[in-house]
Amino acid sequence: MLQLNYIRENKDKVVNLLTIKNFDASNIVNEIIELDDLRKATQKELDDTLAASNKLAKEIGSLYKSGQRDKADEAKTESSKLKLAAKELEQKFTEVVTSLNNKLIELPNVPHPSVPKGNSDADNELIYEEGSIPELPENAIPHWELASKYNIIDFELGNKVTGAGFPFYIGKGARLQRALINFFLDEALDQDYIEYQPPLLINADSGYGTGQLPDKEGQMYYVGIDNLYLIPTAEVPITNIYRNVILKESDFPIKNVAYSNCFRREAGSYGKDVRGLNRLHQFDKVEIVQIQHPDKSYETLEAMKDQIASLLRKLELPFRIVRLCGGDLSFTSALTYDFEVYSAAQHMWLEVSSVSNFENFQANRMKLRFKDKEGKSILAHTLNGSALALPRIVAALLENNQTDEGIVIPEALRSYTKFDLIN
RNA sequence: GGAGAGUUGGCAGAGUGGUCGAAUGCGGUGGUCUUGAAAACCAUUGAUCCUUCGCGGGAUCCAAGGGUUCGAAUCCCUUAUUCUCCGCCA
Repeated sequence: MLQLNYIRENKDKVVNLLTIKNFDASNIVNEIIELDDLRKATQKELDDTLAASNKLAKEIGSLYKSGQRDKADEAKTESSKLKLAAKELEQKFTEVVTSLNNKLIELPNVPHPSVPKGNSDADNELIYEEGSIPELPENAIPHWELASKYNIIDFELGNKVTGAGFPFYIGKGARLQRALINFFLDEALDQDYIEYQPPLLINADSGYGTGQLPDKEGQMYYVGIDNLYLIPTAEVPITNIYRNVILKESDFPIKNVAYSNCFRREAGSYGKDVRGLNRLHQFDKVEIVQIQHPDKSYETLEAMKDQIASLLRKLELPFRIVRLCGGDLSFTSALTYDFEVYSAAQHMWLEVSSVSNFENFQANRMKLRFKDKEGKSILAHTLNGSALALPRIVAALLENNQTDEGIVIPEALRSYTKFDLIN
């Protein structure tokens, strides 16, 4: 959520930048400012009424003490009137604040000026590419066939026990998962991240804090009986640690890493893009989250980008980095880099990581602040990225490394897998 | 799941209807002293919003929400949560 004062002071800038996200904010921004004016006026009136009422209540106290009952009773009648007026004003105030908030929530984060215009992933800007696309033999097969050939991932079994998108990992498949998770975590620990194991279910306040609620409600699994949501990413619990927190400037940077299962309903997905590991309802991911001083968040974003690139390099996967265009950028993000690895048997790029700077958009919702040198409360910046999501990494590893002898495990992983070939 | 007791400022902890945004201690910050540090002493130390050019003034917040009252941290209701005991259990 954008800050009210920021909107008031940068009205035209907000409207202009949001056109990059294909969002016409001209009306809503005016409505917001009008509602805020009304809010201020109503609050003034309410505060004055309450002040008068408080003053009277104090007088009644001393009137009783000095035994002036008649005067006290008179004042009581007066006070009752004020109370009624205050109640009406309060109701009006609540209504105004509620509609103001509802409007504010509709407004997406303002994109960074470097974000290109565009409507879809076709308009994303390629900024980096590394590694050569492997030439596979004629008989190369996609990962879902490799998975059953070597009996390492069983999608059918998942269908039976749960449903589509919930595979079983078996034998070396399961061990590969565990190896990747540990590899990713260790790499983050080398970069001075603190490791967390978060809850996998979160309450509505947390969903709201990072922006999954209210607009992406349908993408989360919901446990109605306890009013909890399954996390779509560890970003949600890890960032919400800092909900309603006031940090010290010396706390920066906060660097957290967490492995978790992620649960996504992916309502509306279908077709070849969801084959095999390409899109799952439950998957594994190691997530990095940083809380940073506003002056340093873009520097941090670049560092996180480099960190993720180094993971893919160590896994010897060909990858590219794109800067998301306005149309592809999420509601809450100001700037996002997507990482894609080349899946040689599917002949396509698979998105394996997203690293984003949310600036103070999440922090404003969460009231995540820090005290600057003058003691003023300022919103912090939040960033996160996948480092990395497993399924598509596994898909690319299986496909790109297939040989007649079996699937070759990259060097960097062998101390974790304790095997160098799946056969 | 059942019974009981709690939830107060960064922390500990007082406060059971009016002068309480809240004693006291610790911690934090600034200062005195000191070559420096410690100790001691002094001062200061919550958040949000409205208003004012500024000084300042006002409102709200004692887990959350609602109620009683002229007036609520204090009384009542609901919810969340913590602890103790019982039950169940990896």
